[in-house]
Amino acid sequence: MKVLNFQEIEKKWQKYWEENQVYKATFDKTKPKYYVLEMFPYPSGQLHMGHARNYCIGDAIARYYFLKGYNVLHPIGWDAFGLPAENAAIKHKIHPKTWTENNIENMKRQLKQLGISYDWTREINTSRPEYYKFTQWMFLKLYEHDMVYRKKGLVNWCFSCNTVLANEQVIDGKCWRCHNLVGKKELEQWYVRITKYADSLLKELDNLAGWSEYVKQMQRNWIGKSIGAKIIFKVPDLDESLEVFTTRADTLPGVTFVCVAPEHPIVQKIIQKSKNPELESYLRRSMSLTTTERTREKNGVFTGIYVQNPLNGRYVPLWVANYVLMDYATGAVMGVPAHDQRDYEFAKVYNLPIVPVIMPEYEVQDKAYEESKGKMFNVGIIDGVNVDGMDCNEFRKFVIKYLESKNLAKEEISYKLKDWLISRQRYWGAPIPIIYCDSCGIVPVPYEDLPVMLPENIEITGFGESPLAYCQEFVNTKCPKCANNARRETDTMDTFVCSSWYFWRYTSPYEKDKPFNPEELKYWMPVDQYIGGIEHAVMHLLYSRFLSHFLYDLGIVPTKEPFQNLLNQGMVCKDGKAMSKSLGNIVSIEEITEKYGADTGRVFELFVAPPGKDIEWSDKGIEGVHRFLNRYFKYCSELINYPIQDTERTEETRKKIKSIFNKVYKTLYKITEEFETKRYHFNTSIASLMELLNFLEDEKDSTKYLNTEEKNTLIDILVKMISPFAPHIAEEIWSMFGKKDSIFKDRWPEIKHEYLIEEKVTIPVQVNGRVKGQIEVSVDSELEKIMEAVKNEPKIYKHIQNRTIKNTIFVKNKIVNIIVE
RNA sequence: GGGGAAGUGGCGGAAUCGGUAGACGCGUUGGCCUCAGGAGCCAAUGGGAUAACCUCCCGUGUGGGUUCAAGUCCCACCUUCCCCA
Repeated sequence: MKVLNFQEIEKKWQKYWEENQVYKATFDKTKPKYYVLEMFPYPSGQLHMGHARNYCIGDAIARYYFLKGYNVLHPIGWDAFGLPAENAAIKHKIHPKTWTENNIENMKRQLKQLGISYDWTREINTSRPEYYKFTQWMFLKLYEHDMVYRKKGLVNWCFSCNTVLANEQVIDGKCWRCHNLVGKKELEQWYVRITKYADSLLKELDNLAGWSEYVKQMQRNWIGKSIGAKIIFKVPDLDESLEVFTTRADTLPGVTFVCVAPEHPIVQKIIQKSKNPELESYLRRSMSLTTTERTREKNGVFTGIYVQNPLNGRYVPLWVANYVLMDYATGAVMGVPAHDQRDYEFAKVYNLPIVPVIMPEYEVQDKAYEESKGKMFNVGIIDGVNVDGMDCNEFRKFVIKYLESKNLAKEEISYKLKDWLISRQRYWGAPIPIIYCDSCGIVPVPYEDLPVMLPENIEITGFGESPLAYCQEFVNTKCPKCANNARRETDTMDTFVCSSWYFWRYTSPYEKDKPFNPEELKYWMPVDQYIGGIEHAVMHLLYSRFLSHFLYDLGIVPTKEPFQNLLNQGMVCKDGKAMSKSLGNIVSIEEITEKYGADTGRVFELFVAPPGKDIEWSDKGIEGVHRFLNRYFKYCSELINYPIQDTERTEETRKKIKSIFNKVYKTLYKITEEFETKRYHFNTSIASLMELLNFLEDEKDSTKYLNTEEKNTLIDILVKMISPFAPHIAEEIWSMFGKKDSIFKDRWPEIKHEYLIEEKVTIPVQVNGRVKGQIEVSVDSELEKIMEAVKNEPKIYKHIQNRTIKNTIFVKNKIVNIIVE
């Protein structure tokens, strides 16, 4: 037997693929295209089997489409800007660029060890000037269309990363990257008007048939559209008015207080008017807390002033409360404790009155009746109409209409989504292409002056503002308009800007003057299959969709949605936790390739569970897969060397051969189906290959009856079926089979349906719903024939003998169920 | 609190349309081979009753329901995870 040396053949084929550019994608309009993309990695230094899963799934899909004859675009690159590089710079006194480039070298070597079918000629790196030139180009496009602006306000500040964060990047009050608590800071920053596209982003979700409902729901929640009204409460003490947002204007008569967020501007006006030490100390306390800490327990403080309910003219106290957030809507809410649980809890703490105005449809105890169902009561006459007994939904419209006529309300749509804050006070990012001139103001860098180069000679301390601010040769420049001395913006862009357009760049990465070539972009887009972790369900996937909608409206990109099908793979865990360097539970790529080979590692990751589920790494499990691949290889190589005898064929041998091909084509059908339906449950594909191998090994004696053509067909199908999952072994068998070219230049086998047609079928026979035995009959047999066979089967027959048959249910080729007394 | 996903042997999982539950793999047990076995091969393996084959009973989180037939459909509940509060 030929022993398979995994490491040796893997090196050999990786070299062959590279030298022959087997996976190079070329722009050719005459061929159908398939664009498969895995989310590109951040070059953190080391790849482990946890990262590898994503690439193994994508690679299986890519290879299937190579074999289907598609022009496949399967690129890879590096999301290379970001904080860890700077932290490494501080810690190890190494330049972020050097650190990043070293990591890329290392990870590239690891990816090549896995043998993924990338077109390496299209590799991109977001930290190189030839790439970030166009990240800046994107910024200028946004600026040109008034989609980016500067605003001063309270922003999320990560004390550990020393920079601001966008809303999406704060998860449970913690920084998405370093998991430390996030605080607030008042700063002037650059924002992208993503909210302008809130409706567009929401609406198009409905057309994304290739995305899971789960991710779409997360995006819907994040956008958080609510239809309601702005209602104006007069504040006579300050000679002002206060706007609140509510989706439940029908509960307006039940208002017993009004609350504002501690950051609300009206609070400062109250303090200016009259000193209030209690209020001031409350503000100091709550401002220093994070959102989650702040809203954990409801508390507040009375401001000492009253506001007027526009509907009935009554005065209610104005409070500052921690559970009201300045970020959302107007930063002020009306307190209706009878019909809002949060308001209820607040009212309970401070003994504020609770006034129900909608009759609950069931008994409510110790909580608010929040449902928008029921009739109004206790309200009386409004605008000459007695509204008691009116349905609350009808009353809501009535209130808005009435108050609108008095300019005290306005129907409004509010979103949870906020504008995307993109400035970062860090060095290792794309510089924002803006110049500040004393006479011209804010001036964008002209397109022809791009890129604004990131200076390399810089000191990174981790303190103070952006390191760029200390680099005089960077800061000092000339105004593009008036040529006078001017200063550059020293903040860099959020790295999510870099990653929200990279999939376009792959289509023509050589392009020097434009971010991409429109012709090629049109050919390749959209990405047919995108694969990545669920952690980007909101951040990256929302930003990319936004930029795509925006550029589509300008006619710059050919599709509104960039990613037609999205597959979210689960995590790879070890000892119950996600593999990560910091937890020290990683299984390195080298460890696996050295011990078992890349093919084994890849097949294991696909076999252990369907792609969407989290998996637990198992040293035993991988050995099972290793055994299987060895056996598969052994079987195929023996089959290749098996001498053909071309003996006379009897009826029995003819049947044997038929049953072999029946099983083979059934397996082929299953595997093909898994790709074609985009279910991608490769665990079942590999299981059916194992099943087939078990069968073929049992039937080894029949092999000698194969004729030359049959033997060749059998080998051809066997090697192709395993090739998307174990490409190195497949190539090795393919060449032993006498083929000169790569197997991926060949075609996926056709399913011969005549072999799928069964002659006999085994039908389970039930008596009173319990299986009593099986009957083998020819396909499409009618009930009478089966009943006849049942009579000759004592195991079954004894259960119906001497009993009255009440009913018989028969589903052709499926089942018989005999109902007896 | 609202929304979503899931719950199947000792373990990972399969059953895609309501039709033989537990494919495939791991583990375990027994055997063969071997100087040896942590290699390879063969067999058994959901639980229970039985000395045993036969056979019978139970069994897909819990309790109901629909159906000739339910892991699958419906209702209520429990648990876990995720998202939004």
